[in-house]
Amino acid sequence: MTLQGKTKRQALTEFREAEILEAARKVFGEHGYASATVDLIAAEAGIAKGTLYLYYDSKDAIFWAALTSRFREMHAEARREMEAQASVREKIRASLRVRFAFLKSDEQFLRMYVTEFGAMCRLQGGPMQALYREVAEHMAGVLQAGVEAGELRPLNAMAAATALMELVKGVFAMRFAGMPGQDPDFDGEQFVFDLFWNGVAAQ
Amino acid sequence: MTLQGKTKRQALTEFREAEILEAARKVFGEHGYASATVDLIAAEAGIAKGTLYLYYDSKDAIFWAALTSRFREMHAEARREMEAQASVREKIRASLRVRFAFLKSDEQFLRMYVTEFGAMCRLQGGPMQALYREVAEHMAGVLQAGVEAGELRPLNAMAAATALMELVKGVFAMRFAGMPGQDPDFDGEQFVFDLFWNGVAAQ
DNA sequence: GTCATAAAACTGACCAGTCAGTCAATTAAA
DNA sequence: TTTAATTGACTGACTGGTCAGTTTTATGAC
Repeated sequence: MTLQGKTKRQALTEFREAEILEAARKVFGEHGYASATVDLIAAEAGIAKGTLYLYYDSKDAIFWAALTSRFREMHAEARREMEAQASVREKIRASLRVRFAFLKSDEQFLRMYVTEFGAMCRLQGGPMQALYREVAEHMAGVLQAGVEAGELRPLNAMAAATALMELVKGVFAMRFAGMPGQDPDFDGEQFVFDLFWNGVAAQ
Repeated sequence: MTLQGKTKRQALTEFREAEILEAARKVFGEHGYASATVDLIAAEAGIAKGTLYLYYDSKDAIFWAALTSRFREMHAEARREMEAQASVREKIRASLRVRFAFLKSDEQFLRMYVTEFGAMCRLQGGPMQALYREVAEHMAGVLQAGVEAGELRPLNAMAAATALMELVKGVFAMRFAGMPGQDPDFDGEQFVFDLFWNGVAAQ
């Protein structure tokens, strides 16, 4: 083994965690937390169950890692795109653009997010809580700045930020729930933007 | 036994179902579907597990009955109040008034609704699906009429109806999630109304 | 009123399946 | 040869659902 290069073993285990999380998202996404089994996740990842427990302590730990890692990625990208915009209006648009693209591109993550979010609310102080709060607070900061700049009407920024996130989730939930009004040409992103922007814009 | 009066037995069993459902809402509300056990529900209702299975076929059946019965009551009341209003604006206000009052008055039902809704989305065609759809379609009809009367701007009525329901749920979810911005004087009902009304009103 | 009988309601110990998590044995790398 | 990684059979706790047996109520003959 060299200092710089990777040994064969290291090369093998390098991406184990990521592989496990991808398998976990597939299984959790397809079956839901309750029906997903650790055996299934291990099989999907192509490793033995015991190996899985070398990397994560519990089913719970796998679940949270799988969910938060992608959620964090989505938020980081949204934040980057928002910062590239000047007006609050364009920041909101950028945020929606990134989030819709992200959720559309990863069906399994989307399913986890939409179907397990409610249950998460039970776990005060759970691993997802701090992250969700951080994301909401960032968006609230943006909205608050918009209020102070006169671009938005006076409002409870934190509530509005949460409302925006709920609207995004709601549009996708409608699909799973098999709701009508989901014409192929229905543009959820545009719909949420129109509703929210009209709801918060000044005048 | 008389034709009119109830025998002692009938009087006893008359409210069994309702008692079971109330116990079920308490247990499901406190623990969530997965952690709730049928034994717990039976104990809460003060009957043996076997008795419970005389009234409902499965844990699932108890859950759906407990959730949909209250949901139906809430909707019926909202619908009645809406019909007493002339303008779409006041119909929306009435709907929110009833729904907020209802959810605030029944903590256990609220918890079930907020925390288990996502999981419901998995069950295409489940018992709650048709009900939720019916409620959404009623609200969509009201909104569509508003569009045609020029009171609302042109929009996808079904999407807007769902969005409104998601907003209500979202405001309550914020509490469970321990989100900030929940000052004691934060008026969720007013907030949702302002956001939504501004979002859909004409001009 | 009361006693025998039938019917309905109820009970809770039990069963059978499930599954998260463990660990002694095995394999591969250093 | 040593060390690290991996395996998968196994365990033990849990719980949805059952059912043989018990209790309660209703009925009706006397």
